[in-house]
Amino acid sequence: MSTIEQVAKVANVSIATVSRVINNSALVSEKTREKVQLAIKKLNYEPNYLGRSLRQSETNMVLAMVHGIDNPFFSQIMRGIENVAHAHGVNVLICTTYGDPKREMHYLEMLKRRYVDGAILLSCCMDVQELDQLDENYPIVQVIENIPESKAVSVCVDYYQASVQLMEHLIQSGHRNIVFIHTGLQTIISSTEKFRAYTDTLKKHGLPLLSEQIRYNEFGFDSGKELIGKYLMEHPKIDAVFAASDLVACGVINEIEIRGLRVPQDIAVAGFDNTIYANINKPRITTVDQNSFELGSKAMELLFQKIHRRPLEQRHIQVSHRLIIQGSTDSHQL
Amino acid sequence: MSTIEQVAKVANVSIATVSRVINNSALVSEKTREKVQLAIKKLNYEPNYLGRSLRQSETNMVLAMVHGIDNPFFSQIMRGIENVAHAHGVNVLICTTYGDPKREMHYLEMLKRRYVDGAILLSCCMDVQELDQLDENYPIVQVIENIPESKAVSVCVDYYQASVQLMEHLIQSGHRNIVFIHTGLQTIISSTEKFRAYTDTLKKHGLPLLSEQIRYNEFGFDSGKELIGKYLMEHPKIDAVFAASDLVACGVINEIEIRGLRVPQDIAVAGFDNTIYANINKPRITTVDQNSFELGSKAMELLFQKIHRRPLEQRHIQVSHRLIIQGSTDSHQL
DNA sequence: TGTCAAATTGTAATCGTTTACAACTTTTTA
DNA sequence: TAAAAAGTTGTAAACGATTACAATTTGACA
Repeated sequence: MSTIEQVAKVANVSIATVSRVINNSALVSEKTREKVQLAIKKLNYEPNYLGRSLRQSETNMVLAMVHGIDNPFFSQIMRGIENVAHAHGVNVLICTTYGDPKREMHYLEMLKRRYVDGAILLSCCMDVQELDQLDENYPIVQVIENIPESKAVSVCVDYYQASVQLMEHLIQSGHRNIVFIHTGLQTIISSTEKFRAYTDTLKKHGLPLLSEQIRYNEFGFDSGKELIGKYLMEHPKIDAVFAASDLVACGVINEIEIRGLRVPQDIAVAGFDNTIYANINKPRITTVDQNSFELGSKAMELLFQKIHRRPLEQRHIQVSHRLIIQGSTDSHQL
Repeated sequence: MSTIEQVAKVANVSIATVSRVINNSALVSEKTREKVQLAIKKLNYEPNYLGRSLRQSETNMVLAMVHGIDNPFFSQIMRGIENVAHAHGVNVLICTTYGDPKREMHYLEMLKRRYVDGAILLSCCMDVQELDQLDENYPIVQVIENIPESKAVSVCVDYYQASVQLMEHLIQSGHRNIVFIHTGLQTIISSTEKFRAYTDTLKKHGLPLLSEQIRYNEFGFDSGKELIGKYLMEHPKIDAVFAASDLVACGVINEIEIRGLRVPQDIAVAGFDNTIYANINKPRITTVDQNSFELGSKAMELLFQKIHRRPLEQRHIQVSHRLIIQGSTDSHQL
């Protein structure tokens, strides 16, 4: 573990000169440059970033905080983030919270304690005050979440409109008894907006509202199975399901078929996010594409603006979505 | 952005005292402690970790380098890593390489430049020399990869034995024309060991060897479809498939069924890793559980040993595996 | 050859912490 | 009450880099 000082000694120059060589400064003669580079090689020297970052008060790293990484939708967003970041020579560090506020705090300390230049929050359990306080003092951007009361910058699709489209598709396909299956925390904007669209569209068409707001559920394959099972007990006439994510939709379909019903002939099922789950299921699942790559890259662009204190034109950016109709709601596509 | 000096001024003490309060040092009186804490609150002070890490030459962060995060098997390993790390008050930063050597280099610089205390490599494209050079100078541990010629520490399951078990199961179920479908780079140990087990077991039973070594393929649903399609052209009598991952197995099954054949009655299909893909497929896929959580936690434990320069009893740790027989190879389980 | 500008190099302060050591209080003990 | 011990606090030197600014060297030109 050699330092700049040792390199300087070996090359018989000052540390300033070594620093200049490292940073490709123009004002160093070819002869000494070679001398220094030789010494660097000889000592296997690598500059210590802590010293550098401390001095320059910037780290060229950003944090991407996410609930869990095993969600293919999230990982697409990450790729968008990374793509833009790397183009600017910035490293992205992913950290996972699994919805645990303690972990969240822990990782946010990296931001507060100047270990990273900024953070992108993919899902977090802070309340508005905490979020705003953070936002006032540090560069952050939210993705897939937009708390209207907060001042924090965010990037989302229009969950309400997308869900209305999806519901209209189900209704136009002749379905009348539609349930909505939640995913994750009810506090998350995508969750509440989807549910609002569900109820509004049903009301508009004078159809029965079969699902209620749910405070919380695990969002996975098994919870999809469990919930549709419960609903089928209560309302045997169900003919369509709007599941808030593709994986949940998979679970729903699995349970429906186990009970001897057919998808989509007996019950149509739609998901959300256009992940691989929607496309490996038989039948393929009708879903909403969120343009996840763009969600990520736009978020990273915004974060750069904030880090460099450039003014933002808008607090909130909306990314386009796309309804993808497949076999799970349309028997012509089987 | 306040510093320790400003806090000291406000509290009317020296910076040493403030530092003591921050670090819960015993030797500071209750009175001054309160005074300092008041000042900290007032200024909204957060200690700068760069200064601290520089001084102490340790960061309490480790890197976990992985090909991509959208693989549920990888994300389970991550949870094992994180679990042990957090118990020691260490943060885990995940970084993704997508098999790109440039990205790999970039992130490894964080290790070389002292930005993290150590690294766990989940998949990397270095050659043995590079790896050994890295291993000599920095604390690293490999998971799911074990290059016999290298001195680097590693944690794996016995891919050869696991694959032999799987092959024996297929053969004992009466299958005779078995193909192997690769995943990912051929240089990866799990890939070569699986293939070695495939050929050895076939030879032992005097059965035909239908698959060849493949240099490279994308490892996903679509490549599974594509490859089985190709093999079915060449060998229409295929009655079993050993796919090197669950997702590939999903693709294989999908393609087989599209061609009007039944799984497992016409062709049995087995996967690997025991991920969610194996369990949402209809039928469920026979697979090998790798104890991924333990892979991760063992790796992190080893990394701690290396970081703290404690001697290791063994260079390589083997984690147990388990063959899980399900509907895709056993019609009794449908 | 001497002078001056340009090019190169070095000195030392700085970033924000921790911590050995010294210095100062307070308390205990004889 | 004085000396010793224990308990607090402060001073200043690190950690490893960057970068104004000063100092030196080089080369051009009269």
